[in-house]
Amino acid sequence: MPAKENLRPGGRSARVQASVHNAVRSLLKTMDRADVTIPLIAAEAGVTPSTIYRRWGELQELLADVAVERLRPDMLPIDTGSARGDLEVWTEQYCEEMSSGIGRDMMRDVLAAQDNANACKCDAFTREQIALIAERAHARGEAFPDIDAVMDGVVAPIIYRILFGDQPSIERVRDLVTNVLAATTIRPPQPASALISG
Amino acid sequence: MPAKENLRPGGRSARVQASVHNAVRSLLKTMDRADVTIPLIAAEAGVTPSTIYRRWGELQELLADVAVERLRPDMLPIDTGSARGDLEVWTEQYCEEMSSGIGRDMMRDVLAAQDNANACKCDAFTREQIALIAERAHARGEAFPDIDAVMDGVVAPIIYRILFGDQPSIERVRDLVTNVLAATTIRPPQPASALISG
DNA sequence: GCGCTAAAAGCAAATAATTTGCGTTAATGG
DNA sequence: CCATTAACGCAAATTATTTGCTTTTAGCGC
Repeated sequence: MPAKENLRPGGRSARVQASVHNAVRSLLKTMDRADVTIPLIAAEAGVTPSTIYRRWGELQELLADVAVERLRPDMLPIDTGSARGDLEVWTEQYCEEMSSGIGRDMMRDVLAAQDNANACKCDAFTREQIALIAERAHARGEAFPDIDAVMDGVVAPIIYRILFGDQPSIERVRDLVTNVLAATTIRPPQPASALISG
Repeated sequence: MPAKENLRPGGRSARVQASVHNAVRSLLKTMDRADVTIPLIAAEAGVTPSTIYRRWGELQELLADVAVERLRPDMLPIDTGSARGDLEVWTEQYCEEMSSGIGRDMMRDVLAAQDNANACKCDAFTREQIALIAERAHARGEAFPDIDAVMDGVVAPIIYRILFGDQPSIERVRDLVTNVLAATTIRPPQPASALISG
């Protein structure tokens, strides 16, 4: 039961949540996550441990809660002037963030929690970003694949590799983008050679 | 430190490991995983808790250890007579297993552990199965995609959806197979034996 | 086989984390 | 402003984890 956003979000309750979240972020900066305990977080946050236990249940739910906030995109995808450029730049940045130590840890925290609501949120964040790129592409009159096609063709392979093996190379990431754009049904005003290469 | 396959695999040590693994499997059958604790497992296995603590460190490593064994494929992919049939049948079965409650839990256990060696093993298992299908296809003179193409085009999207959202529909899974086969060019055989050890 | 060495297990005491009952504070709604 | 009750704090009880030391036994050279 991640007591996130229902039931009494006012004053004190919100302050406690913010304080606990800050304590977690602060502790994760200076120490190994294996050494972070609920009593420690409670002391850092200035609350009693039982508050955390009752509200989050276990450490993993709290970590997942904090991680999902950090995974929320804080900026719009960069506008490079073309759909291909937008998607390439966004994808490379996404891959870098997710495959970094911090990104990996946060993903692990989100997936390790009992409750998969946080994982769904992460998926929604990613889809939103891609939808923005798609909207811009359409506004320019460019073709752009379905969001699902991008999720399956670009995001899923990247995440799979990060979780189950090693970080994908930048070349591999570019290939994924190239392939998903090449499979787009409506032909964009781009040279055909750019779509087939790779 | 998952003390799996090094250092003194003989008699008693092996017996203890087997006993503990059995205890975990047995307990997971009858109770919620949130209620499974190390002292409980120790009692069921007839060992002292400190043995488990020293050997696996924490519950998650032990659960990951057990889960990866259960995720090891126990049969060859079904031979349907064609590459498409083989891949379709295998994929549907894989998707069903992984998206079941048990499959999800095991995947979560594997990914939640500090040590990602178990996750790599799961990846290797999957690649091995696909390599077998590929070998058969080539023996028949059929074209078959790269293992990596199948991982990116079929396995990754399925796993991503299971982890971050909902179970993919059977139609979606068939589409993934169709698309990866449509992109296939003829290529040399890839021996499965070269891809995995243990 | 026989003993030597050290890794792994057992035991129990010490420490730390988690749960729980109950009183107190303060957010929400009328 | 008052009533209601969710959420918090506190402390005692329970349970899990760590740790020092002893015992067992696998692995190995003879």
